[in-house]
Amino acid sequence: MEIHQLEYFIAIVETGGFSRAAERCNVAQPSLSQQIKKLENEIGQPLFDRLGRKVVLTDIGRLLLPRASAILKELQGIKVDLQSEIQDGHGTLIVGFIPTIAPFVLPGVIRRFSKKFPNATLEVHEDLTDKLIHKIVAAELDVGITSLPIKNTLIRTEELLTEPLLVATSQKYDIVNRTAIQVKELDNFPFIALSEVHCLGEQVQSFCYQQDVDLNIVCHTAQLSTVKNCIALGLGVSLVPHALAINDPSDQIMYRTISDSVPQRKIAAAVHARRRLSFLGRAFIEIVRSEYPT
Amino acid sequence: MEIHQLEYFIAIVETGGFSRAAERCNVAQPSLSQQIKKLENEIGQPLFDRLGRKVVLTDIGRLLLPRASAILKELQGIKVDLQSEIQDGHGTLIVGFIPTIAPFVLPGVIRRFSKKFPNATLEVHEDLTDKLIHKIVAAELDVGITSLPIKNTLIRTEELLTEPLLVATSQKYDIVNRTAIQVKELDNFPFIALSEVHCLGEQVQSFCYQQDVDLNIVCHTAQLSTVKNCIALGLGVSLVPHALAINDPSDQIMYRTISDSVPQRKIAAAVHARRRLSFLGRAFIEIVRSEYPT
DNA sequence: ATGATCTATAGTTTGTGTCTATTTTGTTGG
DNA sequence: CCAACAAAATAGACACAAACTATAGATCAT
Repeated sequence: MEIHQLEYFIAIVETGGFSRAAERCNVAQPSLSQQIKKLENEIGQPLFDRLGRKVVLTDIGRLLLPRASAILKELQGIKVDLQSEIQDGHGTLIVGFIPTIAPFVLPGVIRRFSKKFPNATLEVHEDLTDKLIHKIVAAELDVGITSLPIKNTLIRTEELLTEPLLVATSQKYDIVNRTAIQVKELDNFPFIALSEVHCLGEQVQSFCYQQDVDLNIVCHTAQLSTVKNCIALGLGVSLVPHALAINDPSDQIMYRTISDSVPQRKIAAAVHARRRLSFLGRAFIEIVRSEYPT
Repeated sequence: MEIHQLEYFIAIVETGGFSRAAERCNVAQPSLSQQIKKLENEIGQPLFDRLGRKVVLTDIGRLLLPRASAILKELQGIKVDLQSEIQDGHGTLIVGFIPTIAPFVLPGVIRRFSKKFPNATLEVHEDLTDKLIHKIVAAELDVGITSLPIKNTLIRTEELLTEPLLVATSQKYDIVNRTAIQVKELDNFPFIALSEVHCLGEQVQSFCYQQDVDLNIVCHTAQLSTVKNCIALGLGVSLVPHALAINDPSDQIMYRTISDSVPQRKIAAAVHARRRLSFLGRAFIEIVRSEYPT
């Protein structure tokens, strides 16, 4: 059963004859006879009664008609509909965030995305950079929001913004009163360190190493929110993302900028280097870029 | 956009690769590459991202998938469904009755038919024989229930039964007391004649002519029910179909058999000689045959 | 780096749909 | 009722397009 056979079938029904249908289909009449015969053979019964003057549908033919019409209509629709559905934001997008970005960014991004693309399905993962990258490579994830650098050659990154890291402290430490904090001063205070399984933890460590700061680490924790709680309790100071500061409604923690050598991390969108970025994926990245708290 | 292209597309999605899909489809791998490329050209965008190890759908591809599946499923369904729908009595049947049959037969036949084929649509026409035949020839009618003979060569008839015509009279005429009525006696009573536009009227006339009976016609009417009413009022006698007698619940009219030469008409189903009789049409004829009051 | 695996490309072959020409069948008009 | 006409079926040639084989190019795993 072929498409053109159904087209011929419909044309014959609508014109009431093989010859007229052939004219409409821009083919010779014998082609129709032949193709309809094939169709009839496949179905096992004649579709038309040939009455000389005109042809009329048999009972089988009458039942075939609406089905054939529906199929042709769907086929017709595909080409136009696919493009318009894309533009209307239909589809599924699977994205990932690293844990040191997710809590500050994800809620706003999801809200904005859902509002802009009500027809879309958004699936959000939260994972460490390595896992995220792995899933992107495996094409299980369309876009990952993470921090640079990413070394994997199968990953293409698009830098979104550069986020400074701020000194977070409680009132307990007099660093809070300094107008211009020097990097070197960090080792004067107990330091709450984020685990190095997070790229942010790693970045803080390597920043301090490069700046010759020998941190006085009193605590290693696996979650940024734990770091925050420790600082609020006056257990020490830390370096935290700017977005966390913005997102902190309480006034228990003070955030201060380092003046001589600003630590920072680059936030980027990571996608599979060899996959085409979907319409929704592109839109999502732009939403993250504009919604990132700064 | 061709069916086999959609089949290949689905196979690639399900197997995750061109080579595996080719194996499943029993074609060589280059055929798939070629056909998918054609499909992609037609749609205007790639359907797959080729990632070496596996291929994954693009956003367009993901939207195409459910549509392609639906179309293939419908196509698959056609062959089996058409046959089973026929057997389940789906479809439309257009039938006709002549006026001297319709009132006695049509109600019962419709009830029985509707009960047996709840999925069918039955359209009933009531018309004189000529009109009926004309519509059958024009393929506007599938089956006509009429009376023989039909001379048209484009019509094929199937005799259903032979129906005797009875003498209908009121108590007023002493023909009602006779045990064996002779044809010749008919001219002793005023006769209520049915118009010759009806084949029944014609048949009564020609019967009497053949039997050398010179009817004493006191009334020509166009409807059988008028004939009946006239008889009930004692205006005369007539020859009426057996089915009318059966259908008459009152006891105002007496029906008597002619003993020496029974007038009768042949009831038949008429169909287009060159059309295939549909399943419903066949079933309908059998229902008329069995439901005809005798 | 090297071999294995997978897709793309090139060129050839095969199959099938389309065409022209003709026959058959059925309808219409004189 | 026969001739002329109209429409579908059939036959055979042709052409296009899908399939195949062979091979190249690319990517992933060892």
